[in-house]
Amino acid sequence: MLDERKAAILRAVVEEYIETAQPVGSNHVARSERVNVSSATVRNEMAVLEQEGYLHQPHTSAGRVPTDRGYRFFVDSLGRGSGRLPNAQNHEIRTFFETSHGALETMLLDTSRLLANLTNYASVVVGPQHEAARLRSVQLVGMNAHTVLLVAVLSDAALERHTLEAPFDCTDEIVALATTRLATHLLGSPLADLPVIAATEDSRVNTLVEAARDALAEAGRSHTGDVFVGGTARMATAFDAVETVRDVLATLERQYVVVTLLRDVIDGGLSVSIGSEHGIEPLAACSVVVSPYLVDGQYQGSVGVLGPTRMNYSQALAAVAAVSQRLGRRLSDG
Amino acid sequence: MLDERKAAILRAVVEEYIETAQPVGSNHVARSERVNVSSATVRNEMAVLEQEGYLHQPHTSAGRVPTDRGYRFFVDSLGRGSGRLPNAQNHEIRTFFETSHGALETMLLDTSRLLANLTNYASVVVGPQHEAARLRSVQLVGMNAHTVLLVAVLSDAALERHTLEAPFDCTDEIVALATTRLATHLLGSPLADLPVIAATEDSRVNTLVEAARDALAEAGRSHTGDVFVGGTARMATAFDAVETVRDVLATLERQYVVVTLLRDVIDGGLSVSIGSEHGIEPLAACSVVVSPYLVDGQYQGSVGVLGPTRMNYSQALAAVAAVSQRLGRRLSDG
DNA sequence: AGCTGGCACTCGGTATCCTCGAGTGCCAGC
DNA sequence: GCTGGCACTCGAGGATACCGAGTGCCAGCT
Repeated sequence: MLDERKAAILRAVVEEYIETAQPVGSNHVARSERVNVSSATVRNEMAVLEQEGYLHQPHTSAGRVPTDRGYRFFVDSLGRGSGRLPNAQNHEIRTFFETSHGALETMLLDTSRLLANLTNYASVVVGPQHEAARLRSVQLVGMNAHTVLLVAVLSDAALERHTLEAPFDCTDEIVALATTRLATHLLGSPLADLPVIAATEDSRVNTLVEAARDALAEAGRSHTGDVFVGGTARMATAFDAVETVRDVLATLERQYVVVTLLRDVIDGGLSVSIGSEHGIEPLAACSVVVSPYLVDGQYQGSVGVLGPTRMNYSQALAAVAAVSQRLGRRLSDG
Repeated sequence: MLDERKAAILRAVVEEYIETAQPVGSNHVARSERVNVSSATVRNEMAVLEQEGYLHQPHTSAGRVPTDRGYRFFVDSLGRGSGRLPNAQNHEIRTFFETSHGALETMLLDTSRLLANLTNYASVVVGPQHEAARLRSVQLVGMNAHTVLLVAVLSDAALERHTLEAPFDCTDEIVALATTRLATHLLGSPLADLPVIAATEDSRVNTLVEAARDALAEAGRSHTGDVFVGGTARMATAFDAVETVRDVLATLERQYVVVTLLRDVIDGGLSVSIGSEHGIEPLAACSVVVSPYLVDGQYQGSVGVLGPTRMNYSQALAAVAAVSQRLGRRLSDG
């Protein structure tokens, strides 16, 4: 563990570096408020901090730059309520959620934009899972002789759709019968726990009903939540190497990777993942700040922010926390 | 108009510059196949081409770079069938559309990625409009006392959803009645031409039915097609100025701007818009190659590619044409 | 024992200067 | 009207020098 003075010096370096993006020298630190020792002492301490892996020196006779480990210490030592949002931002969040309405998807996309605006980093919003959601409506629609569209409305206002391929000619009558059976047996049940539907004498109806029920159950099981990414343009100026920018953007387009990343961080009980911690190679220069949101007391999804490792953690934490809380509340009542 | 020799020189400059991104000197052009004059003559011609606005000289003693006008001439002089796709790419497109199935949205998103891979530029796919689509299924679902979800399936397999706010308590019965009325009167009609529904004695049912019909009609009128953007990461390396990258990415996030851009180009009867031609300030360094696709013989949407003005037009044109044609065909049969 | 001021040293960034060569415009001659 | 020749331009790239922020270390002070 670091003694109090080393910790203060490390914090000072991180803060300075976050602000200026320049290697920080002992003089700057010594001049800082919280440290009341000479620059020579700071130098000695910084040498130790470097040996222990908290700082890095780009080359002799340069200042120090925090390593991922240094950022980690910094983030862990941030007090819980440390970051307060400016009133203007708080107000912006509140009015956003008060005035937003319309389709769930639109709102989540707008939420990701809100978050990007607040923090000036790229943002990610993972939509609610469907596992706990109940079936509000289910309908089969014949599109042509062999394909039937399954449309379901869930209690969280999400829409689930699925294309079913039928191995026989689907008449309107069969489709209607199947729809009725599905509705009478499944409505009101959570996707995770759909009752089995007894067979009828018409095997084609049975086939359709089975396929639909399976698709819904599968959706409840595997649906990881839709992803909405916003503010990617801000990544262009966040790094100086264009290759980094390209790699980060390319990774953000692979939505599966993004959901998994957020989920892993949350499952690990963390709210911040720094640089190489998350093990996604092209995002090694990035940190992620995440917060799950609760709908009716249950974990349903997450919102997050993705920026360079030298991002403003306390502001990002505050913004992400505020947005996730408001979002959860907003989704809790219809 | 340019005489044949000037045209040949201009074409040579454009081709060379597209390939190397370096200002092109008279020697390179003189050495080219299609021009059989000395470099001195080429210099004289290039001076004229510059005066007439086809070329630009970054500074004295540098080669020439095409202007937007130069690119325009080049593109216009490309023979129709000039650009042939390599067989591998043709094959890739074919198998993509043969194997893709599932929800329309997923397919369009994947299409945009396909196009980005083929061309190495950012790509845009605008989904079908709903104007001509017929109503296949319509359903109201009560979400809570005052909100009702309207879900409609269209003949192009698209799903239209809308939240209706009811100024009274919605019982399941009212919702069911309204659904039935909507279904019996509207199914099969194109959104652009929905029949008026006579009132019943229950005014609350009437209100709901009216609201739903209006929402559908409005959707048919104003729905411009969903936008799917792919390959944005490739913009990171397409320009050397990071600000340009940032501005382009930011613009690509504003989907409305993108749809409008594509539509304007197509409405102007063009398939390429170069640099400042389209008048969108932050995209002044970009060219757009677009192609509409036809579903059952009707214009329904478009696919396009967005790259730097020095993009490979003939390849982009070929790829966009191939994809739009296949996409249209794929959407024509369910 | 621990901190500090002092000092010699390092080394990347910036500025300056120079050279090189690709490119140009122009002109006289074929 | 085209071409070879020529003088000129000017940015890119390399060498050199300098500056200063920053370091490590040590002797001396508290």
